[in-house]
Amino acid sequence: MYKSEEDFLKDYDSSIYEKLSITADILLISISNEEKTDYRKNNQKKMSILLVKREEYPYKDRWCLPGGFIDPNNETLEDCANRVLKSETNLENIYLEQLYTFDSINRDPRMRIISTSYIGLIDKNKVTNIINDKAKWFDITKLEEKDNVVSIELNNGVDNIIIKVKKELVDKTTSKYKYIGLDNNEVAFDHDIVIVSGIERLRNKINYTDIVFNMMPKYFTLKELQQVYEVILCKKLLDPAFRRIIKDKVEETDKYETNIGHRPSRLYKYKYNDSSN
Amino acid sequence: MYKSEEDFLKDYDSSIYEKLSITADILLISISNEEKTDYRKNNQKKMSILLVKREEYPYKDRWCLPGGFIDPNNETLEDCANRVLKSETNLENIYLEQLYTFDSINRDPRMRIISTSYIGLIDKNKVTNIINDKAKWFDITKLEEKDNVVSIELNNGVDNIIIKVKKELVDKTTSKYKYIGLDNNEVAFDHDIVIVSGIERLRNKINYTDIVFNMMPKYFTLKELQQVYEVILCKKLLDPAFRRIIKDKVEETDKYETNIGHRPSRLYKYKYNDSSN
DNA sequence: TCAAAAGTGTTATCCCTACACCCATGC
DNA sequence: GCATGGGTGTAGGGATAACACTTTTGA
Repeated sequence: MYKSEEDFLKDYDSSIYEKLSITADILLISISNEEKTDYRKNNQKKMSILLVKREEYPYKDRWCLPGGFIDPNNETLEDCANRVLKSETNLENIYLEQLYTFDSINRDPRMRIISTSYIGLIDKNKVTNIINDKAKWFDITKLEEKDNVVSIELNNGVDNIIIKVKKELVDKTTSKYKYIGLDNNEVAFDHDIVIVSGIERLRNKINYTDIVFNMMPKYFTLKELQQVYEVILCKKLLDPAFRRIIKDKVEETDKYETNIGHRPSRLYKYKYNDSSN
Repeated sequence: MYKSEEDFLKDYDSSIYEKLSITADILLISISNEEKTDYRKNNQKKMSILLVKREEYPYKDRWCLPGGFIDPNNETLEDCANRVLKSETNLENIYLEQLYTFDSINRDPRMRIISTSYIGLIDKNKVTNIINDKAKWFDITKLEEKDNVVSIELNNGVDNIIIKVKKELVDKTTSKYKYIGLDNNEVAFDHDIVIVSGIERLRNKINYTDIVFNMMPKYFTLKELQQVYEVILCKKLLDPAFRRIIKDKVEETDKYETNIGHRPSRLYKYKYNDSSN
């Protein structure tokens, strides 16, 4: 079974092996504001992800993550992800982080395709135009885990998608899970698994990094920031505790909210921002 | 620049594109015991990694991580990593965790090769025979970070290798670094970077998981366990604090150390062990 | 008896949780 | 005035760090 590099390359050249290609797929996440229902109340936040409707075989008409084949001659996987995002959103310099390389053997009937997935985070206000009219933002309207099954409900205003992924413990020492898609008829490939594991990564990383600021506008209130944490973590946080934790990461400005039915909130900005943003 | 899937696949079939292949490379880490110098003292621990001397072009005679090309017809990347480990160490069921997919364009002159790297952890006592006589365990004799340059010194009893990798901050929010190999003349490909980032992952993960028990024998003393933490984290820990943290993860046995020049230590085992191990 | 390490107890400190309270705004 | 949320202070409890101390062994 074990063969030398030389043997492998000879066989590979003479096409004993199936063709192999690699795609970069991006789970692009942002925060949406729900419209206000009461002049007094704050608006609610939702997490949103960008999905594209497939136009080609296989999985025609299903929704999938934006992604594309790598050009092996000229680009890295991250270049490829950036190229795809630029073509979908017309934006550059989006925060990207490699998530995982998914490689199940039968994920695509055309050829062996391995997919390196990325998480992309963005402030939705910056997305002025989605170039590709097949791409839509889906709000996450439900997100829960029960009996090791993660259920996610997605809605783009027209379509409603339900994703169910089972988590099977494969290693006790690190709580590593294998993800298994259940009843998935609406999302292409294994992208249901990419979505679930990507959201889990974000929920985890928000606790020990400043990653959340990649989804925030330049100026924001502490309450808004807290709401973003709350919607990502799916739990309420106590105001004073949140403020204590966050206060080293943000900087006061002299700006305030206006036109709201309660005491206006001071605007803050991320302390370690670049000149841009 | 952006092209449809259909166009890409047509071009790819008719070989406009360079060939592409994927390897799985494994950073196999274990703990070594140094010989005793004093009948009273405990023996010291070292971290060790397995390297293989290359016999073929490119990078002939340099050391590299065990790894191999994926067979696109029949195996996943993790299957491939397991196959390679079996062929090097004759062991199965080694703890494996995907580290990162490295894909710089010029890492191999033969063709475009993308490498998905894995961390493997193992109790060295279980490795009775290394099958491949080109593979050797290297102890990490120095490991330090100064001015964002990580220096690692490796020694296999005969050869001494020095790795230097510079960390360049690319994202402030998550402290994400780009790793750049410096003066690397002894390690093949970009494996210096894989080694450094893998060790950093382990050092990180040891703090919030039980990952360390994959490197421990079935029975061990708390002091041994503490030494393993200390050598991985490169810092001394206080005994009472360590015991408090670890006590929920281990189970007392009635066994004790014997033949040592001080009070014998009780042997413990990992609480959540499988029947095997 | 001694050196080395095993193993335990105690205190002072820090941090977080939870709650209470006051402030400012638009209608 | 009132509903809503902004924003701050504080007491109580739990975890941790640092240190001191006792126990046990082989030579």
